[in-house]
Amino acid sequence: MDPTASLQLSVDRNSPVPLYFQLSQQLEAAIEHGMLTPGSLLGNEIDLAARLGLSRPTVRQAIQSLVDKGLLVRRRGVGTQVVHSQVKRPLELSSLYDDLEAAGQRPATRVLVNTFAPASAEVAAALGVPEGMEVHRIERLRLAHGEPMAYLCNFLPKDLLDLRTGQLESTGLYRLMRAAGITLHSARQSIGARAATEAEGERLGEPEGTPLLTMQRITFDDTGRAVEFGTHTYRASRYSFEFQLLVRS
Amino acid sequence: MDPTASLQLSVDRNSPVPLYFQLSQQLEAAIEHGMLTPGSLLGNEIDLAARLGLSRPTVRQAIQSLVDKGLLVRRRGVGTQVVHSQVKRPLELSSLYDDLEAAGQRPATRVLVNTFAPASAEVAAALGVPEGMEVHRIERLRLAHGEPMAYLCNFLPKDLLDLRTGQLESTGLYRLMRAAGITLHSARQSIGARAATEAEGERLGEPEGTPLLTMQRITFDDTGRAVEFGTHTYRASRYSFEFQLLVRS
DNA sequence: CAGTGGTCTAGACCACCAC
DNA sequence: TGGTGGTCTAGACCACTGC
Repeated sequence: MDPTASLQLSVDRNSPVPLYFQLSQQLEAAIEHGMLTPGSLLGNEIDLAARLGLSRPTVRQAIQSLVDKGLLVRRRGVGTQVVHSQVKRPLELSSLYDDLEAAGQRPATRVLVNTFAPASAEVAAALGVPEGMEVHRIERLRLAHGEPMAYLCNFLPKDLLDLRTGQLESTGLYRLMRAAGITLHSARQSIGARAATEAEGERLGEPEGTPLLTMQRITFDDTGRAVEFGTHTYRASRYSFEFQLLVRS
Repeated sequence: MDPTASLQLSVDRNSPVPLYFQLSQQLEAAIEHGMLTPGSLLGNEIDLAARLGLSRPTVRQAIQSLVDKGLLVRRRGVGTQVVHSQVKRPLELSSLYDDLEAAGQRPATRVLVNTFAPASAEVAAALGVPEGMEVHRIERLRLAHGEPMAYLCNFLPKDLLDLRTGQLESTGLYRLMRAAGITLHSARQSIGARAATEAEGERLGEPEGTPLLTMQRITFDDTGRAVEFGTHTYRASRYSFEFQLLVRS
């Protein structure tokens, strides 16, 4: 029994949306809504292609995109199955501002520093620019419900985009970068913990010695350029990182 | 000038290795060894296909696999470029044992608990099994150079594989799972920090109140089954997490 | 306008798996 | 042995980019 037979799949050849994408969206929706149950075997690609009036490579492209997303699994000689359980989709490259907003936490930002400064050796290495070259330097305090959550220190290449303090106070850095036409691709992160110094504690409203989460991140755009280097400290009592890692294939 | 022209690319049609894979490996090696420099434009796909005696879809498949790895970027109307800079490949789903070994830290494991126990509500939810069902329970102390690094508490479905204490003391859990034919696919992780309790401090050789890194993880195999749930605490003074996140596409 | 990648077709043969 | 996905071909037309 082919569970896709009862699914009313169809494609619109007059749509500008690619056929394989139309199909993959419909299959994904069917999985999400439980029409295709975990573990169930899809019918074979040839029949599916014939039923939709598509070629097999097109159907394969649709299925492959869902395999890449971790929703389907193919087994040679067996067939294509819906993945067994609750694998959620990988989180986006996380933006603290968006995370807080999604959680209904009413994020706010206080910009402490917004200037240009020569790149230190560490910053230059991270951004791939010569040491001493002018870079954008931003320091912000991120608040939720009026309480400090994190202290964010960021460096960006100078002429990448202009960042006005007003913009920084009303939205997140990633959103500004995307709006400037920068396509974010990946980020290299390092997460650790340490005791708050007196100054750090004061900024975040915690006593000296309190555990803080620390994160360093270099973000790359789709051409591989480093577009941001950040050093952040978070109140561990109020924040933790959640994300999904994939095994490289 | 097509930089791939001077590359001596070739494929062996008698090899069992897929043609697209042979090509992608050669291109990757050329990038890695600097034969293809960052930002350089590859020749177009049609010519490359003709030169190698392959069809265009096959060449596209090779190129696409490198795009997925973040080594190449395609631009419609422009061409295919080598990514600009130092984007390292995503880390594998990290194994503390392997990380330590790779860093020359001579990891060792002391198995504290290796038994079966009924699943608590939390464990049952994580593994997707009924509450109260017997699961494997392991507690380990991970050492490097004889110093405690982390305290690892893990739960696994009962009949997944058998874990002997001797094996657990000589290698990592992930390696044992792979050896048992389990294909790890992804993991959902949560990383935070907190002050060590007295008991935790004693286990790890740190005073009470010291910042500890905490990690909770559910690991899934390629069929989407949860195969492991772990709650780990790390000495923040000796360990931090490093990984790469990709933007979902 | 010419050149590029993006999409699509209608076939083909092979390797692997379950029966 | 039959059915599945894995790979591959030799074309085609379109959309976008840069000149």
